[in-house]
Amino acid sequence: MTRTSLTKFKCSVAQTLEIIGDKWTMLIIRDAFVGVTTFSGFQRNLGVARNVLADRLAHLVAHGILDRMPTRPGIERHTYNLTEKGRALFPVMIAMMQWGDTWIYGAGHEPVCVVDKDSGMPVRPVTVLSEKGHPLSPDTTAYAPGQGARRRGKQGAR
Amino acid sequence: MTRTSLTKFKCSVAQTLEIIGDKWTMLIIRDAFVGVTTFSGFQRNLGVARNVLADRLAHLVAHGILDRMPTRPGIERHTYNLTEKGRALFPVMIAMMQWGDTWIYGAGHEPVCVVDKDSGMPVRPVTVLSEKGHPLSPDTTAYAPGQGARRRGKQGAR
DNA sequence: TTGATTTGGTTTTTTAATGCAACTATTTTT
DNA sequence: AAAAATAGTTGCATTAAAAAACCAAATCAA
Repeated sequence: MTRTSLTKFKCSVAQTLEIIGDKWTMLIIRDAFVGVTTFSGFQRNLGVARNVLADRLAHLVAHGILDRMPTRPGIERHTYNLTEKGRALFPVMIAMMQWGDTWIYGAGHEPVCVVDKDSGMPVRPVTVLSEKGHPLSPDTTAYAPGQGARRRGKQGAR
Repeated sequence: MTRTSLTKFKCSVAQTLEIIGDKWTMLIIRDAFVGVTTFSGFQRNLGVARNVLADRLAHLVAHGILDRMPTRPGIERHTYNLTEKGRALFPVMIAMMQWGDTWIYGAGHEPVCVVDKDSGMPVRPVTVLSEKGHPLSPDTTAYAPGQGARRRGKQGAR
């Protein structure tokens, strides 16, 4: 009775959730974005059980989202850093943050503000845009078979 | 030894994950976006255990993401629909889908393509944009205290 | 209109995952 | 040299998830 795997679904949302669809996993990624790099850093910040943290870090490393390197060569102390694949989760994290800002805390009560380093101005709300750049909603979009719809089974990236 | 709540974190990502940070929860939302509205519809699509499905649907209704209505008045059969709060998760879902498209399936192997109904063209990749409209990355953004950083505890939306 | 099937769940049992605390072995600080 | 911090691992108690059985209301089929 293993917890059911989502890899059977031919769906990118399901595949993504199979990797990051766990509370701690996504919070570790959030912390990594903010600059946390060590086991104890994550542990202090999140208060997560150490065995669970060790498990999730190994999971993220195995999936190529975090990179684990010796802090200095030949030493038993490690530094965790986001890979390119991990940094590509930036829009996902910001979209989640903005949803929480709006629907949980409410306007004017956001705990953290993401700003453009250059201008210091807050970033725009993340939206789904048409090719021409118009904002789209669930009502103005549709789902078509993708280019991989014919093939069965999933293909690997990289 | 209850599963630890994330509500203690003063962070919109954590608050969001507390609500949707569960594999089945987010997959239910995905199905809802695609047009599934019934208990058995979700069950057939996801193959999730019925007790878990019942639990997650109640959870989503309790948090105002799904609306549960009698299919016809006075009858014991229900229809689930996304609320405005639920539809606001659209960018989160699309960002997740696109990440899976790129990093799991790989370009050219996307199982599903989200298109603009009007033009039939695929939507743009979801990105974080500056106020002026320039794409931003983790390197070109910073985290500042938000307007709610002073107050302690969280504020409710609506 | 009777019987079968579907819907929308709840209950029960089993198994896997979580949380907690204690422990270890390096590494760093004092 | 001793103390503290780091980066985990191990073992145990509890809880939540999976699977299957069950049930009442609603619908369909004969």
